[in-house]
Amino acid sequence: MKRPTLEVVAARAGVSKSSVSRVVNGETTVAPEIRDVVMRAVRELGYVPNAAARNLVTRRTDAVAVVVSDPPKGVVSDDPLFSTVVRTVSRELEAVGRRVVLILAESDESRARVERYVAGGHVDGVMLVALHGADPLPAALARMGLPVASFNRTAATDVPYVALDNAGGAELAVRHLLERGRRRIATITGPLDLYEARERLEGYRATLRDTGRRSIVALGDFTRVSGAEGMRQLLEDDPDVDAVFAANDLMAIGALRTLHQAGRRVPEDVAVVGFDDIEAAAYTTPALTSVRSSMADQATATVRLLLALIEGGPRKPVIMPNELVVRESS
Amino acid sequence: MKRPTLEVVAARAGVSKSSVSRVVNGETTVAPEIRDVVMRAVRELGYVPNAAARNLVTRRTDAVAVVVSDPPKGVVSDDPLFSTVVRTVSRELEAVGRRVVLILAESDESRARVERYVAGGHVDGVMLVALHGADPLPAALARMGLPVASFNRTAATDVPYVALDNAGGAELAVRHLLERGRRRIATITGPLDLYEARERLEGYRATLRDTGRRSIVALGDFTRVSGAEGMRQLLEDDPDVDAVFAANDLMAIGALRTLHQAGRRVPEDVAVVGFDDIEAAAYTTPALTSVRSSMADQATATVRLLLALIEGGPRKPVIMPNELVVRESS
DNA sequence: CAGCCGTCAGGGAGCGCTCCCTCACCCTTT
DNA sequence: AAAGGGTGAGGGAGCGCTCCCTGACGGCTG
Repeated sequence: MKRPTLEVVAARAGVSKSSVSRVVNGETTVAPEIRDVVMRAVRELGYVPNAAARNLVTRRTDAVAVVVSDPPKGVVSDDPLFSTVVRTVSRELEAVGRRVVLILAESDESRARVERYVAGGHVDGVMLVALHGADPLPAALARMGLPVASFNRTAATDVPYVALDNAGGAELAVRHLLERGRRRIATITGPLDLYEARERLEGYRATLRDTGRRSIVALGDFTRVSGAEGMRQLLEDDPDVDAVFAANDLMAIGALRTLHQAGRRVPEDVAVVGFDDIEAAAYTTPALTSVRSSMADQATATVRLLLALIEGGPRKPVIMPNELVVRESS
Repeated sequence: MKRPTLEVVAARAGVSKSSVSRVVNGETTVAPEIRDVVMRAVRELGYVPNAAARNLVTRRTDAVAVVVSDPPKGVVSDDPLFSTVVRTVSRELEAVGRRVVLILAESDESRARVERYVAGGHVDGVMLVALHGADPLPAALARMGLPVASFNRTAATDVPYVALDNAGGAELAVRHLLERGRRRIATITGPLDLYEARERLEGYRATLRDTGRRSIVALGDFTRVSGAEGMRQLLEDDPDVDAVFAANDLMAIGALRTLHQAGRRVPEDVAVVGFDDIEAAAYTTPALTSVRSSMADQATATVRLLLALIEGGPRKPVIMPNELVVRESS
């Protein structure tokens, strides 16, 4: 299965390697008749340029690494975020003719591998999805001098990122619940080593504080299970709770389940609002009110940011707006 | 940010390029003292071999393409399958030191690109996830002479694949419902251009036929919406239906929602069994009984198959067993 | 002690491509 | 008509690496 080379194509077309190269790369300074004869030869031989040889000299790969840094049972790995982000990113990069090298960095060992890989010149840039604040990878990659864009805010302040207006979203949710006449509004938080989780909690707290109400907080970790557990605890701590703002939809779904089991009606007894507006939110019973953050838009924005960086654009963060999608649960 | 080359390392270590190459590639025919001095130089300079140059001469890339072929709103793109497969595959390949190039082939145009890409020698093999029977990609890739393994059975009979025992799984589900004393057992099918869907339907039919019962069939397409719709139709066609076997969990979830809205109790009035045992199955109300097919295991098996093919192994299919996970819905 | 063989370091060709440079040719301009 | 300029093709170096081949050296054998 020997593939033809530039040289073979050149010989067949009766022109020089240079000319074939020019045609293949779409340069305009080629006479039409040469173009045609080369194109014919290319087609006849089924010529496809060798990627390695090309990379070697041009120093660009047209590939981008998408690094998802997360422990095996972590937050990112959960379906909605992972697949939405990966799919959106892939689509977006495909559209500009770039390839996606997907790397799941689940251990320190694989994180080290990522660094080696990136250093090996396999990719033109890195898109990072590393939600944990303590993750050392963002800083490490930033040091390598290759363009890096993060899907979210990280501890490495020199890595350009895209971020949601988390506090704003939480405020949206809480104000909505207040307007619905709720008095005892609780929250189930995400893991507090994540900016997202902290900011959402802060938005919740600030909004309640502004209206002279007190916070009722249960700690979760963005998983369904922790949402169910958090709700159980809230009901125990404060049986009169009449609304819950869950810091993500997965936890809201867990909370719905607990409420159902506890015999509380939603939204009559307890209103529930989630965050993220994942697809499943529309299919719960009752359908879930949620802060729409559009991870897809955020992912798209991150890709655009990365592409801009690769082209030498400015290293500045992007903040995404969000809105409330009101459904049956509130 | 100029990275050091072999030559620089050699100069620093005071040895030849060949020796450095030998050390870097872990060959054993190197004197320990040379090994040490080279290693030191490598470390001091932060040397990482240039991938392109290496590929160019060795003709291997240590990368594998994972091609997910599916229309934008298709079945595969749905969360559970997509993320489970992608994540499992990535983990498995990472473990053997290979990279994943993820390609979503959502249009004919991008399918053509996949072929060019693969022909360009970017990867050592291709793992294919192309559920649609009519998909031309499997056959096209098979023709290229590169190792290809498919996550599922395809129309291209010369592509080695991994498959579930779909008919067996359906039989498991139906027999379970019969044992529970159900008399009018309906099914909601997947899109019938998929082997999976056809085989599950056939298993359902055969089992009912064997026990002298008749089939009650609604057509679905593996989406939640179609499950809800299919259930609606079944209730209309045959109000006495007392059990439903949905050909996947997503549709079962849709069916649960319809049943809830129609005021039927699950499982008292209507028992529901799904297929796939996705994570969400445990979180529905009531929790869903499902045929556990372990997409993760199937994905792992496919990777193993592909790796074996790359090493020159035999091109034969692998069939996975499955089991029934009984929960509250039946 | 001479000759042989095995071991291991170094030299260098060449993988397929791009891109700089040279040069041929033709069209203008004076 | 000669010189100048512009256009576009061809030649060839070199990207960083691997791997074949050569040759030096030391240890054996006869």
